[in-house]
Amino acid sequence: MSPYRPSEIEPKWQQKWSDARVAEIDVAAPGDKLYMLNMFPYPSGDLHVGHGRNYILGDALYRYFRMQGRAALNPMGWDAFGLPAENAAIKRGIHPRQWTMSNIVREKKQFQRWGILYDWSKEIASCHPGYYKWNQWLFLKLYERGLAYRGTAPVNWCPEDKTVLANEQVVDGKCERCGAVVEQKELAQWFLKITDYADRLDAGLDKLENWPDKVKTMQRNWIGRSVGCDIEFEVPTLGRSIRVFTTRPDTIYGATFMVVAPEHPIVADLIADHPDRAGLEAWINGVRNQSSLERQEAGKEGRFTGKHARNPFTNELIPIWLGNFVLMQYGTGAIMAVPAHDQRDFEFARQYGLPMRIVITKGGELPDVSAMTEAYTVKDESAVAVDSDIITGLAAPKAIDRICGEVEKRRIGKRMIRYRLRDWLISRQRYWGTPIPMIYCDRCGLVPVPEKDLPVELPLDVPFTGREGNPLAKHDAFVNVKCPQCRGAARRETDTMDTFVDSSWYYARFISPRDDTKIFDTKMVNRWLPVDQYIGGIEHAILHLLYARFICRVLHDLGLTEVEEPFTRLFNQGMITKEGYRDPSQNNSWVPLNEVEMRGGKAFRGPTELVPEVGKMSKSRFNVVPPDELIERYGADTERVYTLFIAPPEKEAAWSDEGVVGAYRFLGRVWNMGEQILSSVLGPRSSDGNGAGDIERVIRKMHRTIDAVTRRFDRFEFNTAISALMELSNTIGEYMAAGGRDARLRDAFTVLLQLLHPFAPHLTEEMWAMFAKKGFILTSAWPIADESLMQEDFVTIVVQVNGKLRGQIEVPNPPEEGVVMAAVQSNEKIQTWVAGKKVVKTIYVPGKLVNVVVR
RNA sequence: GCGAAAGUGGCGGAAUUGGCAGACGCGCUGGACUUAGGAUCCAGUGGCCCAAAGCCGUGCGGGUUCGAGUCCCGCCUUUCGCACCA
Repeated sequence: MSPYRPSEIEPKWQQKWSDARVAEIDVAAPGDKLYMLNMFPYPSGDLHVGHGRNYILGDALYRYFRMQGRAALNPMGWDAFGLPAENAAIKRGIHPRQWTMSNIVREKKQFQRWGILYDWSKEIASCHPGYYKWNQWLFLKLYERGLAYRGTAPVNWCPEDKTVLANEQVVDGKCERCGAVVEQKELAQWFLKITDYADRLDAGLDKLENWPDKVKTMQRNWIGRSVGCDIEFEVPTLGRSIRVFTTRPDTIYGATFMVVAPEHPIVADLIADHPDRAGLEAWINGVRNQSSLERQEAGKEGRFTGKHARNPFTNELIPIWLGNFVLMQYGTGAIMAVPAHDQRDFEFARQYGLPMRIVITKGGELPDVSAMTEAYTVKDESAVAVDSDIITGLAAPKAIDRICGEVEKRRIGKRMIRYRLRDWLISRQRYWGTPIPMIYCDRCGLVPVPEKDLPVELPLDVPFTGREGNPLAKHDAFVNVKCPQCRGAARRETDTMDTFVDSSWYYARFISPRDDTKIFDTKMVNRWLPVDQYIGGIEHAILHLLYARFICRVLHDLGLTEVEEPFTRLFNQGMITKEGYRDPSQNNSWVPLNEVEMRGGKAFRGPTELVPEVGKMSKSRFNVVPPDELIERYGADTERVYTLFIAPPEKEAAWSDEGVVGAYRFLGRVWNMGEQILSSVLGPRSSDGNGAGDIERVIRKMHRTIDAVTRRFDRFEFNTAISALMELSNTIGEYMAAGGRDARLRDAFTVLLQLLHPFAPHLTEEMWAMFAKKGFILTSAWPIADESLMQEDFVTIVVQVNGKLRGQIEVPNPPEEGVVMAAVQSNEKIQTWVAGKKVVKTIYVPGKLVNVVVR
């Protein structure tokens, strides 16, 4: 008998799987297709156990589906363009390509060491010209359809990364990547017209039944669909009108002033003859130069323009104000202010002493305010009621409809659906990305690169200085080209694409990854898409997942696929956190783990007690757990089992070095059990009928475990699936310890191996091989539970009266009513009361409680 | 501020439809084997109590029910998301 030595068995099986290409699949072969996909990673170098959780989870699921006989596809690739590669080039003088490629090699090795099976024949890397060529092709198609355009707009500029960013990449006014405060700049940039798809992207969410509600809510909020009405307010002294958007046109009788965004084009005219024009302009410029963050922190501020507009429903002339809380980017950049029915308008009105009017809609009574804001409930003294004329007596939905109808009849506006979503800014002033295939010609203007000239290859011979400006712009051979139309001298676009373009369609490329002639094979893509199970982090709830849904619809509209939604089922795994330490005497800087000394359960560096802090693993906090050492000592199977056992997979989980030992011990016990069973002489039928030594008990437990683990796989409850396997292993262990030697023990154990296989593939393969050597033929198919064997044959009925033990009896399962009654054996008149289908029963005797507990 | 989710031992966490609260594991305590134990195995481990019996226990306060971690009402706390979107 040899002890469990994962370091000896694991590399052997990894090599075998790799040599036999077990995960390679022919997409054209028949079968019950299942497309599994983990979000492809950015190859940043070292993967830690937190990344491991994500891929191990996917692998366990993939192996489970394989065992069930599904034709499962599980490909992997690399989201290989991006800033860190370029930063490494600037910092360390390594070319981004070289840096990226060497990281890919390392990460691929790591996947193998985790025992993860991918179909490497379909590997893709977005930085490969064979891939990004189709990025460029897709861009040209978008351009042809008017879905890619060059426009000037105030955009987000990250001063740290020296590039513009998409709105989705700005979090709380800061750069999502580096945390620098984002500035606003007016620049000409490339946009993709995602707003054209806002309605479909919003409506499509309803059909995604197997997506987490949280992600759907986040997308819905981000798209921000609002149903309302545009209404013109005439400015008599200018002979023009100002258009506003409102979702509550029924409150228009209470509109006592207007507020216009300081950036609104009409502002120049509004203040042209203002006595303090200079002062107003200074104020406007002040607001303009604020970042969105500063603007919000400043609170509500405004200035009166001196002009008035006519409320089209009350005919009253109302003052026009400028206000910092009105945003040019949303709606029309102007609002009608109804202070009695809107919180923001209320605050503004109160601050500047503007009038308030309560709109009465229901027969002289106060309106239904449930959908209105605090402003109304405050009942400001100055608020007076106003007659609501044509909507008097109507409930809000009807009143809204009536006003909209009137507005349209009078041709002063129309019903409108507006979105918060803005177009996707895809140009980046950085080198390591897909070149945008466009050419600027002085005579012909914007000229797309002809399809036959694709790919526009990224030149490799550029210097990396870190100074402002894209290094591509200094590469003369790249920049200076002939115009494809007039053959005259022209300049190439030097911006590259946002890397989220690369990842917006990669799931389709896996189906025909080497095809030079087209973006993908439509017939095969229609067979394999959508992805049945997509796995990745919640950080992509909006970014990647929204873009992918958008581009998938574009591909559909181009006639390239039949699918609209790329991912049927989505799972977001939780992060793994780990304790790190900060030194309060050193400005709370992070302390490397090798300088931390544990004394009495507390952490010290020299005499200073350190402050522990649990958080996401990152190099700067020195709390990264690298898998290498762990795998060497305990094996990949241990890491796999521990990682999935630690917590429900969607939850955040704290890494504990001690906890790993538990998983290791469990696998060690399984190993020893297998060895013992192999070397024992098992008899044909040696059930001695009771307690731990009863083989029937083991068999019943086995069937219950098959059932439990199968159900838990389908519900992503890996932690309890593993605990069920530990229970089965304990039951088998007890049977063996009690001296049981029935041959069916081997069946129970091999089922344990099968159920354990997705979690600990190396150990189980090794054991299977050992069994095979002794002549036992095993199958690697997923076992099926026999329901008739899941229940206990006999149960013990324990009768308690008022909590006191009255009697105990063993009866066949399920117990009959009469048997239960007999067990109670009391003189009292008894009513039986049976709850649900459970075998637990309570008998109620007036004044007493009789609990019949079935064990 | 608005919205959502969650509060269970020393810790991670279990508990179909209301039905033995604390599965499984870590840690801890004791023991075995050891030159040694940070390896392995065995036993114990929610709290009160020497122990038994018993009592108390799922954030807090009410309620429904024979029976509530689970359902209802009102709070408190934490986490996440949104945050001038008219």
